[in-house]
Parts: sequence; C-alpha cells; structure tokens
Amino acid sequence: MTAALKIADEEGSQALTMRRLASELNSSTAMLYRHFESRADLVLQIVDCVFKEAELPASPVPQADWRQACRALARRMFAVLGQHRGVAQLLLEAPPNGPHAMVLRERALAMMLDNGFAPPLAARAYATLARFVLGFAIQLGGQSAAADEDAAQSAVFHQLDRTAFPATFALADELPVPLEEEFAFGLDLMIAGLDLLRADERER
Amino acid sequence: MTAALKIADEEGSQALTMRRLASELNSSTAMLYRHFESRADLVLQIVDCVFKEAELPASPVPQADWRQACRALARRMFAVLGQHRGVAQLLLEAPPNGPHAMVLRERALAMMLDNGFAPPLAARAYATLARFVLGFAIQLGGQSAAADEDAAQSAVFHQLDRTAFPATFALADELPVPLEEEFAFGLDLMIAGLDLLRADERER
DNA sequence: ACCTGAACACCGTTCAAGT
DNA sequence: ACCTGAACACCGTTCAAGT
Repeated sequence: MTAALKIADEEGSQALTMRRLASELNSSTAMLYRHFESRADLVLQIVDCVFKEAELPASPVPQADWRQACRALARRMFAVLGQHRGVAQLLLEAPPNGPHAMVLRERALAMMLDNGFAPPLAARAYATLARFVLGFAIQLGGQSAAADEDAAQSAVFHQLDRTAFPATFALADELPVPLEEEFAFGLDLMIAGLDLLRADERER
Repeated sequence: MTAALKIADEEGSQALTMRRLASELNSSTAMLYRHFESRADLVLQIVDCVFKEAELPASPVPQADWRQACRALARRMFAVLGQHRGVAQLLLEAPPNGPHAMVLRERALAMMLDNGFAPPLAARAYATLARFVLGFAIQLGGQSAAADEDAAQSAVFHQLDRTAFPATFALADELPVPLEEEFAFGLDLMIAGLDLLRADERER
C-alpha cells in the first residue's frame, strides 16, 4: 500500500505494475490479487490514500475570505499531487470516490455555500476548480526533471526563424513559463473571474 | 499515419500499440521501425497531424475583440482534441514541437501582442491557457461514454448520508457538471480575470 | 487454507535469417 | 536491399499444483 505509493512517487505511474510491486514486497503477483481485486482496485486505494494526506491540516483555520480559502485548498491539493507525481495520472483511470476524496469535496462545497454562492454557481465553481487542479497536476509529469526540460524548450524558441515566427521569437525570453507559475497564475485568474460572478449574483 | 490516428480516436491512446498498428496495415512491427524511430516518434507525428487540423480555419476572420479571439482559439483546440480522444493523452508523452504546433502557438502569441498585452503578461496568459485547454482535454478520457459515467456519479451523490455530507447532498442535483461545460465556464473565468489584468496594465 | 510457479495473451524493440 | 518471424524482456490476470 505505502510501498505502491512509493513506487508511483519515485518512478512514475507507469512503473507501478503488479509484478514490480510484488517483487518489492518479496511476494508474487498472485498474492496481490488476494488483497486487491485488480490493478484498478489498487489504484483506487492509492488515490484515496493521497486524498487523505491532502485532508489533514485543512479545517483548523477557517479562512475569513473565501478567495483565500479557495486558493489555499486548490494550492494544497496541487502541492500534494506534486509530491506524489504519477498519482494524478492514476486519477485519470477512475473518478475519485474513496472516503477521503468525499470528505475533501464536502469541505470545498461547504466552503462555497457558506460564502454565499448559490447552489448552481457553487457546483460549477467547485467542479471547474477541481478539474483545473487535476488538469495541471497531470501535466507535472511522471518523474521528470522539469528544469532540464524547460531549458531545452527555451532553446527551441531561441533558435526559431524570427521572420517566420516573430511573436514566438519576441517572447522567447519569457517562455516556457514554469508549470507551477502557470498554475498559480491561472488559479488567481479563475478566482478573480469567480469574484465578479459572485458579486453579480449577490447584488441581484 | 492516418490509420494510427484512427486507432487512437476509436479505441483510446492505450490501444495504439505498434503491434496493433502493424496488423491494421497488414504489416509487421519491424516494418514500422523503418518509418518511425520508436513509438515516441510515431506519437510525435500523430500529435502534429492533429495540430494541423486545428490550424486550418483559424486566421480568415481576425477577431476585433481579443476576448472573442481567445475564446475561439481555446474552444477550437479543445473541440479538435475532443474529436481525437486519446491524442491529448499522447500529448503528455512529449511537448508539441512539430511544425503545426509551432504555427498555432505563433498565431496565439501574435494575437495577444497585437492586442496590447505586454510581453511578460502575453507569455503567461498564453502558456496558462494552453495548459488549461490540454488539462481539460486530457480529462475527456480515452473513449468513454461520458453520459453514462455522469449518471453513475450523480447516483453516488444522491445516495450519500445527508448528515455526514450536507453540502454535497445539497448540491447532488447540480453534480457532476459535464466536462464541456466546466471547460467553457473555466475558460470564461480566466478570460474575465485576464481582462482585469490587461486593463490594469494599460492604465499604468 | 494459503501460496507458488507457470501459463495465457499481451507490450516495445531488435535482429538473424530468408527472399 | 527489403521484409519476415522469432526472440528478448516486459505487462495484467488466472489457475493448477504444491505445502
């Protein structure tokens, strides 16, 4: 269980195979099928294990400002998925319906309702933010050294033909943007957008 | 090449194996390695093939409003990736640096610069929107029947204990939100947020 | 009753051997 | 010179056979 998470963390989601896990536990694959119905079942349990980790220090400080609470929640989830690369990929294989995922969703939805979001807006805002976090977390990639890849990508932009690609060339120094920065930037954009909608809703 | 795209479209990215493609072409795997250096190389070519498709009717009508242009670009890319499920997954395997991907990026960046975005903001806005589109497109999933899954998920929410999960229960009728709607909603939130930043920037 | 090794039908990739 | 089949080291899953 924790051994499985360790493999996914250190070597990426595609390294988490039944055989690999079995040999890590000095056991055989058939043995695993006594504890887990299938690989999908194993994945489900790992995923909820990570949601549990995201859950822990969530509620102690109830934030006054919903925007801060939103940011904190989303960033925390992103950070946890960043510490467990590969788990985001596993999340694609099945929707997270484990007990801890349920608790986290409940908290997030309650937070929105408590802050005066009408139900339809609360649901859409939560759903969209959750997808946003997962979408970016997936792109963190299996186990890669992000800095190296960014450097390589930057070189690609700098070597472009400036007449064929003037805009890209002009922005070569600004690209690529680190994924973590994109996430933080995009999250704040969405929260700013939500704030406008919420204000609209409340003044009606 | 188009056969490979067809397999990925119809049966998901994980169905696109060298053996499967070879047998589709009445050939053998070894033959494929004469045309493609590796599976990664095959993936690269398929990906750019899809970017080409997204490229076609992009430039004819230069939009007056950058927000409309932004929306149109992002929605078009999302739609194309939605028609080629599985390709978004393939995009994770390597950054898109094919010729058509380059052209698309150039157009998007030029659009932002032409509309008065300063370089650092243009770069971050583009990068974030591109990630956003891909992040959501990936979650469209391999080949699934989305409606069935949404119905199943809705049932999960309706069967919850209403005292343990009051907020989730209260929003059971609103959840889950269809992914396409989340995408459209989130995109408009980000554009609204960007509009605020751009206004800030221009009045300075 | 519990666990093992081998089996089955798959992967990507390579390469000797045929034509 | 071109192409094939078989090989190698993997995968998830199952199951007869051992203890």
